[in-house]
Amino acid sequence: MPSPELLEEFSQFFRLLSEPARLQLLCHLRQGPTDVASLIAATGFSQSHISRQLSQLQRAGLVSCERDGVRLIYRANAELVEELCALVQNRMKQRLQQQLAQLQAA
Amino acid sequence: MPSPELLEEFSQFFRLLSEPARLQLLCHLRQGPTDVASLIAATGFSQSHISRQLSQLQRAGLVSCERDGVRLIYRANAELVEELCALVQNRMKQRLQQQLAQLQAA
DNA sequence: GGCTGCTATGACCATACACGCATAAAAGCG
DNA sequence: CGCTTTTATGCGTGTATGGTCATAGCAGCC
Repeated sequence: MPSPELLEEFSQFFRLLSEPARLQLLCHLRQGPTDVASLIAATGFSQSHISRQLSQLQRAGLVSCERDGVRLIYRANAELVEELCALVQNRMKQRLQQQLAQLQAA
Repeated sequence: MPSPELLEEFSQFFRLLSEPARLQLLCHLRQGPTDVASLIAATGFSQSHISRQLSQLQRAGLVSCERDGVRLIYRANAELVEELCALVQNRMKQRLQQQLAQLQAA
């Protein structure tokens, strides 16, 4: 059984993924490194909001950034993000199969 | 890019995992099917709280339950839970390696 | 050094939700 | 059918955090 501290750490990680806005950012970054202005344009969120979300994702190691002159270019941690996508897809498959089975039982 | 509905669905899934209490329940259930009284004793939460958390986990397909006489026995969706644990462990490893690298750079 | 454009942060509000208490519902057993 | 035990739910409260606006910080350029 994990220690309370570990549970807290894990829950904070999942909490990051529990917001559509952040998932959206991750999905964008999954397509390749992107500068902040593009992320703002793509999502429609305010600059301050984007900045906060990105720094949270960065602290968690889900994204990283580098300077390009005056702009910041963010990129996703590909390995982790792909793993997450695989898990979510797998779960989706399970759910749909389950629903199919229920339909056929009726 | 996933649809807003899909993003919402995924975020709700992760939100479930974003609470130490629910993670704790999942960890207990990972050891094997357990009745509610034991879960209450093990976690110290109120019965009403446990009941609510379990029903949320059930709706999400993370756990299921069956009756044993008057009691309910809950069990985890082993496949999904193991997959989650693997992901979390992998992330933990990444983090620690990163911290190690930072130490050695200094 | 001042200017300009990009990013981070402090203050604030609204909302969501964790958690407990009390109580209702439901299932098994006499 | 009552009675008991287990589980679910309505309600209230406190806290955390998503989201915005205004503003401060900061890197590059003249």
